[in-house]
Amino acid sequence: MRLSRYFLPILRDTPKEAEIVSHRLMLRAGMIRQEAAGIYAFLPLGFRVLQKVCAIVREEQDRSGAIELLMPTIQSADLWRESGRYEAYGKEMLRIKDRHERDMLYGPTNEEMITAIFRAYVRSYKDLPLNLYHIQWKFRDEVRPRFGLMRGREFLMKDAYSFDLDFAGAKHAYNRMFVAYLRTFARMGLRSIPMVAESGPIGGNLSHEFIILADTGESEVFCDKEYLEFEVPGPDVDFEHIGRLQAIVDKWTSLYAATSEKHDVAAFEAIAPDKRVSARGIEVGHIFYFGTKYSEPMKAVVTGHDGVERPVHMGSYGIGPSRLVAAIIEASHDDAGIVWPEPVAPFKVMILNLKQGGADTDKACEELYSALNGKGIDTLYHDLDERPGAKFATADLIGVPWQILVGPRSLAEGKVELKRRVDGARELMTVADAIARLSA
RNA sequence: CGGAGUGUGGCUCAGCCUGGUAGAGCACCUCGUUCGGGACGAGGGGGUCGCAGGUUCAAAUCCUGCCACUCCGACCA
Repeated sequence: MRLSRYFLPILRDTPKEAEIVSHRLMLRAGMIRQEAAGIYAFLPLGFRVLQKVCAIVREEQDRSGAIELLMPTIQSADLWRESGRYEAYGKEMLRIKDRHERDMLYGPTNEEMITAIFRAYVRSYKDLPLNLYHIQWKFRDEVRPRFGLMRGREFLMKDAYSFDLDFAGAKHAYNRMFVAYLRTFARMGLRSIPMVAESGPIGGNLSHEFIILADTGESEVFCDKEYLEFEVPGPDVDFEHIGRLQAIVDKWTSLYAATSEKHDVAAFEAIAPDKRVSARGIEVGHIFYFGTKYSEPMKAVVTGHDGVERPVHMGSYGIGPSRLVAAIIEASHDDAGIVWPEPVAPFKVMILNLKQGGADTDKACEELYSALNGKGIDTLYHDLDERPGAKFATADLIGVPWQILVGPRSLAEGKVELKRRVDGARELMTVADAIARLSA
């Protein structure tokens, strides 16, 4: 992408409404624009990151055996009357009427709808286990939206729903998601810690929140420091193997980790003082087992081996990709701007032509640009007629992992400079070497 | 939902107290000089001062009502 042809509205001043660093940087980097309280448009750069995050979420959901579908944002109130939640949900649910005065709502979550889909088609234990997920916009009419994408009213959510014959099956489904979540966040450069959690209005009695530690986190969390060293399961983990999966979950739940709601002071103080972590955290995922809470009232039943019908055991599993974009920035930035972990970066490489219009620099940049594009590498070419300093500032702000500085100084030796955003390390090399290095 | 605050060119803000017909910096357009960490000069364009009423010869400024947004708290993915 040539910057001269792109839409990247960089802000030099920080808009006054933005209090936390991720919100500030997203506005300044031209990633998002607020349209109303807690409602944001994703501008091209922000949308690219959101899509990268979703792609990782999707890959790991698929790997764990979940199946993607897509449910609508607008739902019928009747469905929610079946579960009893239409009255129970309160003002957080955006209720609307269509032209026929029918009660509709903008979905805050999809347990009812997925249960209706399931019961319409599934009759037998032979069709289990089943885990269906989608990535769709949700709306929760928060009393006080704040912190930009961190607590918006409209937000993107990956929600998965598992169906099993009994608790044992449901536990395995829970474990699959548990492990998939560890992998998902790790791939985005985040260290997540599963913490015992309150199950809240979703209901149920087995629940973990996946928390990443950040000073600006909304919740107060407590855990054992050793979690920060734990190895995340690799891509070869066997999701079908009940025992091995359980072993991973057992390990990741063996030490103390809890949010303030579930905090047990005595248990926490039993940890060696130097191992205690008391910090702020951002919730990026939440998983629940809730048994037959919805399947019973909504009559989602399957026939078992014994020919007897019974309600399915369900769980639901949420990740907020739009919140994750903000969380990644909270975890990875410096004074100059965002520092994207490569897997979620909007572009992998940014070419900075330090002398736009110079015959040699233009030629080298064009060569780099077409070669990198040819290899399918996301490349942003800063080809505007700006001074070097301005280009450096822009590049650092939007946080692209690799910058190639092409200027007369290094070009005189036939070299360009490859700069790594994360630590500022620079290395002189030929154009050919730079291309080879970045396509490795 | 309780408390506090803010709405003035695209952005950050001054002007309001003490009414007199709207300003700065950045951004934008033109020209020139610059060019390795957010350049400089000259010229130029752009604002029903959140909305609606009221007071007044005169309202960004005073009064009333409304709307929007932000922050703290309670609540929550």
